[in-house]
Amino acid sequence: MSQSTVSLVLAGKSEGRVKPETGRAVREAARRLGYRPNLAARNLRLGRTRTVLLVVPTLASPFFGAVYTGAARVAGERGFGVIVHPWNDDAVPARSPIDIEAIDGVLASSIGGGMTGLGDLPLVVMDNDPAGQAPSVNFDVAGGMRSIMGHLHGLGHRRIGHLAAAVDAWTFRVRGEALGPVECRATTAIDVAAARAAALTVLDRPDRPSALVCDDDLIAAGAYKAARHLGLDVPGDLSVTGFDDILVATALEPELTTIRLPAEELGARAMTALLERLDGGIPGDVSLPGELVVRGSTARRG
Amino acid sequence: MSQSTVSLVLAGKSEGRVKPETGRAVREAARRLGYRPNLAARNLRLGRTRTVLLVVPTLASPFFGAVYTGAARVAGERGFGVIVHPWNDDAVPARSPIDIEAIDGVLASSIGGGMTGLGDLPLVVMDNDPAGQAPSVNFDVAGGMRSIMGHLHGLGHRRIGHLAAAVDAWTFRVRGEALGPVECRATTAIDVAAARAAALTVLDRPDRPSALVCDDDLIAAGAYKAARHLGLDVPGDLSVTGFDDILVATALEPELTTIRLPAEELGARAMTALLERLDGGIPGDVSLPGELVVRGSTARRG
DNA sequence: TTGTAAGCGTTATCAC
DNA sequence: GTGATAACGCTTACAA
Repeated sequence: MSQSTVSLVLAGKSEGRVKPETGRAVREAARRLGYRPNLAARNLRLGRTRTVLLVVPTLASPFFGAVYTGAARVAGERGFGVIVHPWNDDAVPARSPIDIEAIDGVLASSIGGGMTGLGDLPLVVMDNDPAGQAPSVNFDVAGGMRSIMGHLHGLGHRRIGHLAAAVDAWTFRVRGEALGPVECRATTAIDVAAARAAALTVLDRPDRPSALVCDDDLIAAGAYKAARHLGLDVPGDLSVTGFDDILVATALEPELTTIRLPAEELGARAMTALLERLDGGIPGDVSLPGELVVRGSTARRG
Repeated sequence: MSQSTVSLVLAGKSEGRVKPETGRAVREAARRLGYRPNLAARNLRLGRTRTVLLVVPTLASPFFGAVYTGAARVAGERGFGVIVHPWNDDAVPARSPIDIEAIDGVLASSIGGGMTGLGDLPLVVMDNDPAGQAPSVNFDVAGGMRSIMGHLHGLGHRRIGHLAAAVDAWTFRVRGEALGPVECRATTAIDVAAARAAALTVLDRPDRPSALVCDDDLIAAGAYKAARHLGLDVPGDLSVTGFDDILVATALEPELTTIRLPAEELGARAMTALLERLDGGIPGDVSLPGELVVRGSTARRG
């Protein structure tokens, strides 16, 4: 029995070309011998790897775990694998052996600048500027911010402060722009301690805002701390909102009013788009709405 | 000019075998043409991939991001790459094309049972039962728990409750055992809402404990909520401790007394051990101490 | 010091 | 319906 026959059978292309009985024999033997095709050889021959690279800014946020889950699910259904590559935006990553040629396409999430050094592989970006050259799958970040503003206005808030993330990425630029002009604004790293300090500069004065819009749930956690430090009750004296609805949103007390972003669906839709590209299609841009989740951190202006 | 000459030069094995001048020419040409060796072909020929698989239970916890960082750093220094594979312990993962044969070794973190289906690749386990057959790199979880108990005893606490994680993994079994007999105990998923419910069963009675030891920081967050619900002040009426020192520990109010586990070092040491194994060595087991971080959630019994 | 050739395991082509 | 053969790009032993 020759290699080609085996290859045909195991690739499921034996339809009408190999006697059913032979096919069965092959499969039986393969099972018995524990045969598994050699990936390196297959990749060498085909020039494709059925593997996609998922580039994320960090693995330190559970958010990207969800993005991965969605992407991996869709990829798995189509027989593709996903490998994750955290891209420390300052330091270009240590080049890994799973390198450019071992990859069929790239999914990049919330990656601001460069993205250089990846050649010109098929690329789909997530949570990124849709004006770029690559197809994009985005959250409707601006819509989310408008929901928050609508919610706060409905509660009677007029003096609104903004705690902006000091991160140079599309998603945060849009958050600031969608908010429009605000009473006061401070910028902070996405980090509880830094956010607390930034919040103090905004809150520790007589004309303090009655509501604080934060670019991220973690920043909101810092805002809580500043408020407590100043003896301000949330939401009695100060309403606070977050963005993302990550884990910490429900760990806080009171629980945080925020925008839930469907991270898993983001990954899934982006992978769908990338696979369409790999099939020669031209995927359209996608925008996924976020959902305002009202919890205990916002209340009518006191 | 022949392939072999090029191969020799680019592999850095040209020492005394290729004229320096030829070597220079090769490198120059490679640079100019943007030549990059084909990984699939190299792997096929060599039968090795210089790639290690990092298996983690989930990417939804930032803890494993840190483990990855440490592992990737050490691997990078030795020219190895790391690919991350989240292993949803119930559902065996969708098999990825980067499969067993495309991997030189496996690093498994906090993986309880099975670990089947990975063949008999060189394996090092992290945060796992050291009595297994594979070399292990662990936290001194028992020591950490004893630190917590010592701390609480020193504060005068005698009635101590335990909120245990309902996860079948070595690390959690050890936490329970190291604690010894306690006043009362409840079991919960690692999840704020579930932990809150579990904490209520322990706290909502006259003989409630004066301190609550939680298997995880997230569980502690749930305990906070239960305490607030019952009108108990933390730490005035109830001391609470966590374990891990993940992000949420400092987002809470008051900040959480917990055990800081050096996750990044865990990854680094485990990768070091695995590479030693790949070199034919026999790495010894490692145990990394955790550090008691006293914050505002524990106080002298009131 | 350089070139030649074999072979890694797979898939595609084409002859039988 | 099946089998022989070439080719993918690389490394390495050996010949020149």
